Amino acid sequence: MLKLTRKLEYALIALRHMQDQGDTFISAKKISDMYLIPQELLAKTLQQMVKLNYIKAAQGPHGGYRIRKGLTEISMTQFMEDLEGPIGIVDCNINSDCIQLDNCNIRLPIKQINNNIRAIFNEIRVGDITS
Amino acid sequence: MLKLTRKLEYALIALRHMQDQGDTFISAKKISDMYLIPQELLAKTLQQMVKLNYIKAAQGPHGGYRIRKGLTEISMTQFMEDLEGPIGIVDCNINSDCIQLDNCNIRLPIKQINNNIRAIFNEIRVGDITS
DNA sequence: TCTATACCCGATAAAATTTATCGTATATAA
DNA sequence: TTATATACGATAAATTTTATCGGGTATAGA
Repeated sequence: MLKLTRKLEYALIALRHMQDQGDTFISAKKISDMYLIPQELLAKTLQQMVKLNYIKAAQGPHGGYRIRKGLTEISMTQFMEDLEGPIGIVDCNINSDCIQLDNCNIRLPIKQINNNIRAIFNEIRVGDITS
Repeated sequence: MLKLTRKLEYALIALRHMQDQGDTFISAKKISDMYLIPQELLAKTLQQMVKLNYIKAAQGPHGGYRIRKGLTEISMTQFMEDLEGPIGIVDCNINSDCIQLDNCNIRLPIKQINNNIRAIFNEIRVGDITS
């Protein structure tokens, strides 16, 4: 209940590490070894972050990834939703094909809570975690 | 990611309905029919809430459940943790057998976020949702 | 006392989601 | 040319969530 995915954890751990490395490229393998993260899974996550322009990749020997400057200013909401899709503590906050629909007697208050949680993550920058 | 369980949803829907019923006992079947909730699952959830002294059960014909007065004053944190166990957006906030341990570079900030989320649910009463 | 209704509860199964791996391709530094 | 490293679609394994089954007990009303 209310768990972050490992993908997000791995992404944050990697970002934090890259942050400490400055301009140096670091390979997925090194990070996965260092933090005991499954290599291929981390690699995929890093590749996704490249597409999102969160980080920069370099191929070949001495290649790897490095963080994009300024990334740390984006909100955790943005970060999480970029990587995992919309935040919704119940499904009807996302796709609304619930069989209950109008019949549901708790929809509005739950939606309000969802907003509160989103607000928390709006206030937190990625940099608050990675530095 | 960050989802409430259906059990919690069902429990809240049921509580809200019971709230509207006052002292009248209402059966699990009636509620499950009304809100299209799987009957046995709802029944189990209601039984759990009886044990927690959230609601009162009456057996036999015309039996069913009714809400305990004053229940609505408890916090959502208490409610959720009673029904589903501790809130923890990452595992190390709960059981701490993570292979990372000291090596983890994001543990503290994540723990802080967890506290923020718990704080949100501390501020919300069950009655804010069920009435 | 019989019967229908309804709660009680442990065990199991099905479904969905999350997590991890595989296989193949491409880029590049030395 | 070779070793290192990213890119990426497909698939598999594990876990968690959701739902069901099968047997029990209590009790109101005929």
